[in-house]
Amino acid sequence: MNTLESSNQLINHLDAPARKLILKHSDELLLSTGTVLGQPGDANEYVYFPMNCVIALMLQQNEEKGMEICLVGREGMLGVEAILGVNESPYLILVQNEGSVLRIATEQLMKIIARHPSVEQHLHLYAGVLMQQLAQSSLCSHYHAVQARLARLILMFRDRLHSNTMQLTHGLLADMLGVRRVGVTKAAGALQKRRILRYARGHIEITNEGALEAISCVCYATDKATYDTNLIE
Amino acid sequence: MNTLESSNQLINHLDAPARKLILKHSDELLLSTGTVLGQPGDANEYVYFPMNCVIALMLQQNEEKGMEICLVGREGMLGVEAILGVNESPYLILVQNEGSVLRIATEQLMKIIARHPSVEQHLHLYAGVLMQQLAQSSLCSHYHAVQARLARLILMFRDRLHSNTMQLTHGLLADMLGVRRVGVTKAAGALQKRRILRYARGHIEITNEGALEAISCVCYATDKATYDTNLIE
DNA sequence: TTCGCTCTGTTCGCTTGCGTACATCCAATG
DNA sequence: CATTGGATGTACGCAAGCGAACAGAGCGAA
Repeated sequence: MNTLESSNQLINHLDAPARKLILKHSDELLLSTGTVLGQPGDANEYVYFPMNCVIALMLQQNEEKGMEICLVGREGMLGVEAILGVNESPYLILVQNEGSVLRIATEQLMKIIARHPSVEQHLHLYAGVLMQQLAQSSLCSHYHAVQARLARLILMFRDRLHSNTMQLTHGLLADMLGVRRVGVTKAAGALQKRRILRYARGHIEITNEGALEAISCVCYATDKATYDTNLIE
Repeated sequence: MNTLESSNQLINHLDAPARKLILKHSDELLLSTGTVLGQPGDANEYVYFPMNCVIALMLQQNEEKGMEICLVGREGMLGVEAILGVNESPYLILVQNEGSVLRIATEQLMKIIARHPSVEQHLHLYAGVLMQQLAQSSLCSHYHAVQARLARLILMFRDRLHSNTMQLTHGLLADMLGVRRVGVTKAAGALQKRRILRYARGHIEITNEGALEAISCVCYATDKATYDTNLIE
């Protein structure tokens, strides 16, 4: 990897001096699936920019009730609230797919932000986008059926991994959607019967992307549009 | 009203020079119930600081499916995304309870933010708090029963109005919760039977606050704690 | 006073998802 | 090769909320 480049879209979008500065002050870490990057109440000491891994922010009400609030990959960052000045976050931060991240101390990033308005602007814009996506998720989890939400979630993984295959069990997907494992098995089974997915023992392959997008709820397209409109020029 | 004071908590928290500046550049508007302050796609031209009115951000998927995403009163502001640089918002912005707001041009507020780090810090912190509350709402609308969510919503109105009585019909509450009017009637009826509420034709009175808080979902307390921890010293 | 509109109460069958339990099947490990 | 643990398939009754429809009740306007 060239030190002036990164596989993270947010960082790549910055001008060269700023990007260089961030890379200089950050470490590259390899995270394996299942790693707990943070727990409710942990201080927001670091900010992470995923490169090729996928990280889920899980909000738990108790042992039984919990759900994925935000799925972060190369398109985003982890620690938005930190750069807005919030010290602690309520999330269980789970690495759902192994890969590397750039880690930078929040304090350090704040200094860079203070000196580089372009960095500040872009990251704040990302925060704004995230807020709209959170709002959309609220509506989604309330109204949309498991199958549509499952389709959306799988597509989100695809986008973040740039791959039509992924390692995810029904159980994990159920945890993220906040539904029973059985519910995912049923929905996924229906999709497999229609040859839209193929899966076995934790390995999932999308075999018909178009159909999967058609089945996913609007929220998938809405989120994408929100991101693209604001963050891609 | 003293020109150096405001009934809005965010503004009141600022240091005197900053507060004075904001008040100088803002207009006070009286908004009546039912006013549409903005629609999906509208430019974020102004930022509003409610003083004694309550404003709901509604996200609509279509004519039938929609819900309240955020309820704003004297404790907050309307236009957080704007100060993060987002130009448009997807919300239908509805005045749910008449009262006055301070309105300031986004551009003007941005200038003040640029010159007053304390303002920037406080408003960004509010943005961070809002993100956590949005996450909580996502979990809430997915898991919690109508009655608990109704209790929470009524308590949120109480807090923003500083009053145990309010003007709200079952239909309006249903729209905000994203459920049928009948669902609200049932839940509210049960609460009235237990002498926790009293209501008639759009007028609601809380007659047992403690019980109402006990019935409301955790999200009410969680949101409050998030706000207080971050924004009250 | 009467009409009309809004607000509230109640009912119907229906669908989705829940909680639980158990059966099967595959892969890794010894 | 046999065992074991994780992943998936299927079934059951149950509860919450849905969509639709209609009835009564109160308030304001004519």
